Parts: sequence; structure tokens; C-alpha cells
Amino acid sequence: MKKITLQDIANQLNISKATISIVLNGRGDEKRVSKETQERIFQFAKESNYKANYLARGLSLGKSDMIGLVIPNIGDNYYARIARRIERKARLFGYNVVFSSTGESRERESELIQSMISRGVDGLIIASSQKNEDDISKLKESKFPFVLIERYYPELKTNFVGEDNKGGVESAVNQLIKTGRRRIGFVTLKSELEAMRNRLKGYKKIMQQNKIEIEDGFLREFNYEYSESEMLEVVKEMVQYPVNVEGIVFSTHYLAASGMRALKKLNIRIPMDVAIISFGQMNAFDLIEPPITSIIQPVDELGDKAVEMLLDILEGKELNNKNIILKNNLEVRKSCGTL
Amino acid sequence: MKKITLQDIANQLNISKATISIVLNGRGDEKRVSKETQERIFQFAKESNYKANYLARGLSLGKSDMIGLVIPNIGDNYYARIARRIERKARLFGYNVVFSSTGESRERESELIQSMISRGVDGLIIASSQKNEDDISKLKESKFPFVLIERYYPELKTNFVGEDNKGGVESAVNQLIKTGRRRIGFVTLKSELEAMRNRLKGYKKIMQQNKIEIEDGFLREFNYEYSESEMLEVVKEMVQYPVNVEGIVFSTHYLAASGMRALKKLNIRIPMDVAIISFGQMNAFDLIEPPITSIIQPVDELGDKAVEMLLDILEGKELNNKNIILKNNLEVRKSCGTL
DNA sequence: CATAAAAGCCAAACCGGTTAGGCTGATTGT
DNA sequence: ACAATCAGCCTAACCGGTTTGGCTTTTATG
Repeated sequence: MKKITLQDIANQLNISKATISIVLNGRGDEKRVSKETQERIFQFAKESNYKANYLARGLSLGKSDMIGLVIPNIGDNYYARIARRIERKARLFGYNVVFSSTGESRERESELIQSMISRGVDGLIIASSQKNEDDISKLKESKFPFVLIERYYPELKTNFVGEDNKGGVESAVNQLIKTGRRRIGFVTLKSELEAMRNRLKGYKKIMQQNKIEIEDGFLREFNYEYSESEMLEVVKEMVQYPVNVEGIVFSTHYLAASGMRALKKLNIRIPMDVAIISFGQMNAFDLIEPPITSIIQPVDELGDKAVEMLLDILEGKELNNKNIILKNNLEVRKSCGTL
Repeated sequence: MKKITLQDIANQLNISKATISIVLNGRGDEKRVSKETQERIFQFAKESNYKANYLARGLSLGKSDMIGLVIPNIGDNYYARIARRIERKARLFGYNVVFSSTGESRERESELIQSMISRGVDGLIIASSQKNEDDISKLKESKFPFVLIERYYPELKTNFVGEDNKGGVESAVNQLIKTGRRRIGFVTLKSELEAMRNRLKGYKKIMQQNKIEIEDGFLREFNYEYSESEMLEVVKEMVQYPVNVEGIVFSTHYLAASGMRALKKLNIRIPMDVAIISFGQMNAFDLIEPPITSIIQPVDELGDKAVEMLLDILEGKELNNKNIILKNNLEVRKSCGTL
């Protein structure tokens, strides 16, 4: 099964490469190639199972029909689900997706973006690591088509689709307050990411709005490489005197998971001893007893919109720094039930 | 930031394209290009931020340094984690990964494989849908480099890395028996996949070994598109008279999850009323009360080995249908505790 | 000093597509 | 009857790299 090329067909049929290329691209009529000739070409192409070499075509056309996806970690459920959506939508328009995980490393992200571009992707969808303005702004200057998802650089004014991080946390904190709690803690990542900052803002805002002081120990920030034992310490402190929180909002699903792992070890009951809300969810969060109240992130729309936006750009539509902020939805379950 | 090409450098430096190509590929010494010239070239390349066009290079070299990954669903945790591993390992050797989800559709799989090949991937890692011998055997005939993961066609004799499906279920069923249960059910997918068949075999084997009859209603098979309400019906039947199972092994993590969702609705207690073991796990399975005993799949090794194998093939090593079967590990938790 | 060998670089073909422009012979218009 | 038009196809350049086989010029050798 030797790879068959246009030239091979040309030789066999005694028709020029050019004509064959035109016909196989469906422009036979437009270019006045006789029905008869077209028929012969299609026929032969089918029989010989001809498939165009995309590298060659890409080189010639200056495009590859590939979209690059740069995310922190494809192994993470959140990004995996977004990736799935992006892939599906992209394929509808004839694009394939190359992905790469940065592992939250700025250098890696930088490399990957470069590597994707030189691989000839037509556009990029990027969930950027914190503090990578450099590359992103270079991208912008170079007019390379890209859209940011989930992580935004407000100073840079780029195309972006994200979610309402602030509002999500607000509704979560409100929910806890509504159930009679005031000593509410917030566990998050120490991060410059706009997304994380907004989640924190949401927390602060609602606390302030309700005139609740954020006491020492209410607000806890982890590094990305936190360990389960650190989490255990933190959670322990939070639920004990003098901090004594009655509810905790975790700013990511995995923080919530390890937080609950800690609570479990400490034999602290949810929601009697402390209520729990997670930003983002895991597949089995509804199976946990009590089921975990979570802020459901709009993964599907996020993926869809990102692709739509990128395709618009690729088609030359001028999007001047369009921002789409998707609502996310608090799914109330028993983990923040009444006391 | 116009893309700079070899020719551009050539013009600027008054050196031929050929020489520049050679130098930038590190073969300057070998090809006796003077240190001085090499220096100038490197210098200029750095300053101008030259990046080779991979499409052109790929076309010329007949390779793209890309690995195609064809899996049922990147959104699924299991495949996402494998993908992450594959990606990481592949990058160590300079490869990028293009992925595509088949959605368990044979036609899609067929298309995707074709599309990946014509996109010029150097090799494929495939978790095949059921019953796609056709494409796989064509691939084999054509000598295209690929390795199957997780899903095997024993008749075809291909390179493969998988896990010990049969053994996994065996240890699970044994565990249930060890805790005094004999009426053990098995919930699985109706599938021709070798993996699924082997899981079933494992169940049957241990039941037989222990002289336990597999009564009506013990063994339940779902289609891929089962609904939660079907699951509810099935689970209900299984735990009720006259089936009355004391333990259920679910052949996939998502079957287990929806099974437990059903049990929860029915107010059936685990493990008092029925014990549960899941083949494969979800992130929060240890948080569920009781924590779910699961067969932990060797995702990381699976990814690693697959890439290693593929790279061996790409380097021309003759692997004559090497098969690697990885052990998986029963993590016993309370969901199959004593009665 | 003539010649061989080595050093240092280049021209051109090639990979497999796409496309602008051109050529030929038949048809139409006047 | 002759020019203009059109149908139908082809030639050749191009995309941006890699690679083979020279071609000079310098250095070493006898």
C-alpha cells in the first residue's frame, strides 16, 4: 500500500497534476474540466484510495487545518471535557486538534506555543498559565489567530471566552449565608490568574456586603504543589477554635476533593460541623454523602464558543477583542444544607 | 512579525539555503562548514527568532514528528489520563500528539485513522472501538507504525499494550467471596471488545471455581447508550428477590458510578445490603461513603509503554507483535467490607 | 612545482500539493 | 471567411525545507 500521489494519478491517467488537483478539490466545473475527465479522475481516486498529503497541501496553502490547544493539563477532568468539546466542534469544520499540556509552567507554555506555530497550526486556543503576558502579547502583535479561554489578561485586550468566576463564588457564599452561616472560609490557590483573583473577589465582596469580617484563618491560599498533609493542617485549623468556620468554599474541584479527604480523616461531619461548596465539580460529587454542592462550570459552551470565535477569526472576521463571559450555575446539594 | 524562512536568512547572510539548513540541524561540523560561518548563522537565527516550518520539513523528510492518538473519548478520565502520559513521554522525544475521539463509533474511527495518516502522523496509538478489524488489519498490512492500547484483536497479532482485565475482575470477585458473599452480580457492557470479554471471563471463572451458579439476573449487560433509568431498573432487580445479589462488580468506572447513583435513589446501603466493586476508578471514589473498592488501572504505565513501543517501531526496531499486559491492582476499601 | 586531497560552500532537484497564466482547437459572431 | 470567444487542459512556478553531487579554493604531499 504505497502512498499514492497526484503525480501517480497523473501518470496513470495521462492528465496533468493541475487538472487532477482542481477536480479533486471540487472546482472541476468552475474550471471547465469536462464531465468525462472529472469522472475518470474521481473514479481512479476512489479505486486507488487516494488521500491528499496534508503536509504538502498545508505547505502550499499556508494552512494546516489544525487547531492547537494549549492547556495546563489534559489529564484534568475540566480541561479534558473542554478538549472534547473543542475537538468535536472543530471537526465539524474540518479541523483537527493538537494539544499540549503546560503543567502550569510558564516556560513550557512558551515553548509549546512556539512549537505549535512552527508546526503550522492555523490558530490556537490557550488556557494560559499565570503571568505569561509576554508570549500572549507577542502573539497578539504578530496577529496570529488565537483565543484565550478561562484565563484572561485584562491589560492585554484579547479575544477571550471565560466564565463568571466572581459571580459563581458570590452565589456560593450567599448560599452559605442563606443557610445561616456567617463564619465562612475560602480555600484557594495562590495565583495571579485573573480567574482565581475573581473568585477571591467574589468571596470578599459577599462577605463585606453582609458585613462579615474575614477573620484570621478564614482565607487560605495554597501553592500549586500543595500536599495532602498541608491541606489537612489547614482544614484542621479552620474548623477548630479560634477560627471555627461553619462553611468552606473551595476555589477548585481538586482543592475541594483534597479538602474533603482531610475532613474525612479528621472525622469532621459535612454539613453539620462544616458546610462545603466546590467551585467546579468532579464526576462523583453527587455520590458523596452528603452530595457536594458545586458551582457547575459551563464547560461545553466554553469549548463551543472558543472554537466558534477562533473560526470567526480564521475566516477573517474582525473581532475586536470580543469577550464572552459564560454564567455558571450553583447546584445546591446537601453539603451546604441547614445545620 | 513576518515568518522568516531559510531563504530570508540566506539572502541576508549571502550564504546558501543548503548550508544554513545543514548548520541549523547541527551537522555543520560533519559537513565541514567553518566555525565562523556557523557562528554567523546561529547568531542570525537567534536574533531573527527563526523557527523551521514543520510542514515543509515534514514534507521533505517524510515525517512530521507527530503521533496520532485515537481514543473513544478524551473527555473520559481514563483516556484523558492516558493521553496526558502519552503526551508527556512523547514530548521527551520531540513528538507532539494529535488526538481524536471516536465516540465509540467504528466509522468515525475509520475516518480518523485515515485522516491522521494523511495528516502525516508518524505513528498511531489507538484504543480501538469494537469490531474494527478491517482498519486495523489494513494498517498492519500497510506496515504503518502503530500500537494498540487497551483494546486488542487477538486474531490480528499486533503490537499491543493492555492490562490484565481478567485477573483484575478475578481478584475483585475473590475479594467478595472472601468477605462471605456468594451471590455476586456482574454489570458490564455488551461488547465484543476483548477487554470486556476478558472481564466477563474473569467473573465466570471465579464463580465457577467456587462452584457458584450464575443465576438469572446475576449477569447484566448494557449497551453503550444506556440510560440512568435503565440502570435503576437493573440494579433494583438485582438486589431484590429473587435475584438477591450480595455484591456487584461493575466492569467500568462509569457503570459503577451510575450503579451507585441508582442504589442511592433506592436507598440501598453499601455494603450492608450490597457490596460494590468498580473496575477502574474516578477521582472521588475514595470520598464516597463508604469508599469504593476499585480495580486500579495502570494508566501511567500504559501510556508510557505505548509510547516506548511506538518509538521503538519508529526507530525501526522489529517488534514482532509484542504484547505487554500490565497488572492492575485491587484497592480494597469499605464498599466491599464484611456484612 | 605539479598534483592530490581536503576544506568550504553552492546549485538544483525533490517532497506533494496549489494556482496563475497560457496554449490549442472548436464554436460563434459578423 | 476571419476574428473573437470559449471549452478543456497543461506548463511551470511556488510553498519552505532537505540532500546529493559538484565546484572552487586552499593546503598537504611527493
